[in-house]
Amino acid sequence: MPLADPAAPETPDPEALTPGTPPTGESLADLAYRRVEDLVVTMELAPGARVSEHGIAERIGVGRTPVREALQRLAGDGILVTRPRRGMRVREIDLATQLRVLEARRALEGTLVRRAALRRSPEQAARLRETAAAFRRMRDAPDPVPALRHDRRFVDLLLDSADNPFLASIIPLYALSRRFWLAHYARQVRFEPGAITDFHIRIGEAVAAGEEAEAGRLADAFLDHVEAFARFVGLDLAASS
Amino acid sequence: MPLADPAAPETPDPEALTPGTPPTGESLADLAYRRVEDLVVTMELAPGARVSEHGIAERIGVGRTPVREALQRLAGDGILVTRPRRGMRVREIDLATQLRVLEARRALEGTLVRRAALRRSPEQAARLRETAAAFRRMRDAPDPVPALRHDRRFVDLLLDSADNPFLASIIPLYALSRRFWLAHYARQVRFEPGAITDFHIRIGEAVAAGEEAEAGRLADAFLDHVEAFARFVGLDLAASS
DNA sequence: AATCGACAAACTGCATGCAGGAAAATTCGC
DNA sequence: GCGAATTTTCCTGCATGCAGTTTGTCGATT
Repeated sequence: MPLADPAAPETPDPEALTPGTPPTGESLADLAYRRVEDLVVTMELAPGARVSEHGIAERIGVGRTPVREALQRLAGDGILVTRPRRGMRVREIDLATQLRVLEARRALEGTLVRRAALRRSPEQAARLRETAAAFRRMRDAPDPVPALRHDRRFVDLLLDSADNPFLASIIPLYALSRRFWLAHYARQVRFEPGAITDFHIRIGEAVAAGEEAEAGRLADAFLDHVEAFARFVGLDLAASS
Repeated sequence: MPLADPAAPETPDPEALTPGTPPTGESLADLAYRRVEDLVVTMELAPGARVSEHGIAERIGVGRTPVREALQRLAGDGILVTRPRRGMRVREIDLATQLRVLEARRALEGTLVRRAALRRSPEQAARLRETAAAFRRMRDAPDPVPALRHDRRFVDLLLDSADNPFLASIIPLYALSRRFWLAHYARQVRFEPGAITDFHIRIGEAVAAGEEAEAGRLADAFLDHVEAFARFVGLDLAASS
């Protein structure tokens, strides 16, 4: 996901954007979804910011229709919130919401990693090991964003391995979790440096090895850790508001 | 959900349909979603049937845009499947898919009922008890469809009570489960008459009473039952194909 | 008569225009 | 000069038109 063009490709001219889409075989709506998701997670679109179809459409250089579809999906995923007639906004960051996200993740994540461990193909196992290795390399990198993007691919890989498309609703939960983590990155470093990445590495390896029970235990422990972190930073989140 | 008009309201004329929408305060896309979901669950749209934007738009008397949005949501939910460039079809019914659906339900459902039991308001408790009573009344009714529609409201109520919108991805799983059940209704009667309804009643009452652990146990037992049923009818599902 | 190729119908993806309604800016009254 | 009403602007929801592609059909050729 090379994120298209950081500069403003304002041209809705078909010539200008067709070179991007046919090769990928991806619809403009899918592109818009991933693009806006990324903007939200990286907080280029700040929490609470207004999001309009027209604005996004101009920003990424496509028409309103695919943008509209992407925005509605994002709203359905809870990444954007839509007040009845007042347009859409980026979901605010707060502890209560994050705890709900983690509650839903806890419901899904154990099943996800267990089934992935059970059903992954040899090729998927290899890619999981690669992913774990990549995490290891990023473990102490200064910029967190590459690890974030890598994390997204990790989840996609787990979903492929689990061979159950009905678990895919966990994807937006990860997006919200990544944003929460990024928003408190400075604190995170002091809270427990590298712990999250370590969990990713160990889960990836356990799944690759087919260790179902171990992967499940790790996922549980991971969520315990993430929840503790949320409560930790959430305290002065509430205090500062 | 009075399902609008069973006859064909072919008129895209605003006058003809505005009486339906403004009172509900619901968008045409939402209406189309529920309408098509119902068509699929009741198998008025048969498994494997082709679904086109234009066809549905004519059928329910709105333009293509809201229909398109609804169809894309339904595809995202796995109720419709979209072959790359060949349009959308209603998902086929098969045992393997149903087991995946139940796997995902198992992940979510325990959390759903436990949290609903924990967080339901007194008003929600009252409505849950009403729902259970209604199920009791329908227990031995000949026509299964009313119970099916009631079931949908039951889930909505559980979701409200659980106070966690991120668990809402269970809704389409129920839709697929209801269709599976309906498709095998004749066999169901012999398999274990009324058992499903009994579970609904008991779960509703446990949640209303705030019995978190009991509700969770019931949900687990319910899924065991439903899965056994799926495997039972799935055997000759495979044999007949 | 069967197969292959060309034509035609249909459908999706996308852009755009229009109407209704809310929010914001401006102007008018005090 | 400040508050309130009005106008302006923006935004969403929906319909519709257009282009590219695919599917199904009919006719021509072997």
